[in-house]
Amino acid sequence: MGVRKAKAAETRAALLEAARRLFAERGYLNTKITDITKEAGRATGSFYEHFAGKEELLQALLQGMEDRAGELIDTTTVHPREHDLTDRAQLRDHIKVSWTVFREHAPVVSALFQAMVADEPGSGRAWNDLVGETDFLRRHLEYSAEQGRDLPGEPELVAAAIGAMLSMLGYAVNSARGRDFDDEAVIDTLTDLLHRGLGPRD
Amino acid sequence: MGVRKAKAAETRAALLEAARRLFAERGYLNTKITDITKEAGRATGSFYEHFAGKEELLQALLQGMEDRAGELIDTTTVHPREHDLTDRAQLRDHIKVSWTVFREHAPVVSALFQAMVADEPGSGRAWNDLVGETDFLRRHLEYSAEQGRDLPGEPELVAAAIGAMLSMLGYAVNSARGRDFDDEAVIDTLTDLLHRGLGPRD
DNA sequence: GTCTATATATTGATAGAC
DNA sequence: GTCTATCAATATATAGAC
Repeated sequence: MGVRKAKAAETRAALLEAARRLFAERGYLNTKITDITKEAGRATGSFYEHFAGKEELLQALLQGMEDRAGELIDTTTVHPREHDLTDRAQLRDHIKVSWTVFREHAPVVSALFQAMVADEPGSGRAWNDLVGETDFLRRHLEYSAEQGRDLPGEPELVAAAIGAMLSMLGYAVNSARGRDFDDEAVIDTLTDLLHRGLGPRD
Repeated sequence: MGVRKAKAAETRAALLEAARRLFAERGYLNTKITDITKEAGRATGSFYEHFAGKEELLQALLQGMEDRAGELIDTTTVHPREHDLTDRAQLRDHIKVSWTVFREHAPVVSALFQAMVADEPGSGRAWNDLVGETDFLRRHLEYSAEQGRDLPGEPELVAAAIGAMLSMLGYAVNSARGRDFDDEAVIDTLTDLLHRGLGPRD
């Protein structure tokens, strides 16, 4: 890689890092492009040499997050559908992974959440995103149903409900500064709440 | 009431109604004050004779909704805490009320949701709002705990988790136009999911 | 109280020199 | 590629006539 390309990569990285900081501080929606360039110590015009807009930068941040998350959030690749979410240990693993991603990548996840909600309600983005993010849960639940488990409802709806709980609660908890949460306790609570809910009826 | 005051009330009502329509169509965040006045057939300047800003208008819409909801969402008044949410019928009643409010007052509820998320994450508004809206659930859960029920976790956290599921799923479902949901089926699914979750361990 | 007209402030985005 | 300078488009809010 030449010197010029290295410098360009440096600027790009500086913009990404500055954006991440600002998203955490004042949120995605309240962060302006000029704020990002100022925070990164670059000129306004330089921004557009790397990103078409704020949305594209967010996608780049997401990409970087997924790269690092690696094996953790394996939702799209070869994640086997033969997981039984009515099994407490397997359910807890899934919740722990989701919760950990929320907590360790709070700036990016929160920004995605804000971007999703900011869209016009009529666009259906909220529902589509929710269904998309919980697709792997749905497949697990369908597998469980095939194994004879009695689920509380349609797999897609149940998966969306679980995803809604996790994402909204994660966003709220990430926003609650000054208050410290015991992550393991939260994971246990959510696991218990959902495990029994997914289990057999009385 | 004099003629002048009547005309003023008429303008105020027109602004509120126009805002509700636009919030439903393009969302709270994407609706500008000039959009509202144009939709209401009034001049821009008239807006500020009735509301200090968009946020205040939203609060007025919320007030009107609470007035009409009347006995339904009785969270602040004399709602008795002696409800046992581990009882399926009582749990279902609560979920049904929440869900019905979401569906019947979608423009206002969705707008509140957007306003909450749009705030700076560091403000803690998301967590505070969630805790505030689920305060009555928390009190019910504390009552159930006193009755010897074994809850999956701290009442405040469990209540927040339930509220998160309901509000996020409600927002997503309201955004999913073109897809029709069977509200009773959704209520049943959520009831089952949470009822068993709140019940005794295996 | 409502209107028209406008001031003020932001923001996204681009042009052109270096 | 990065910078400075600036345009164009909004959006909030106010002033003053009616």
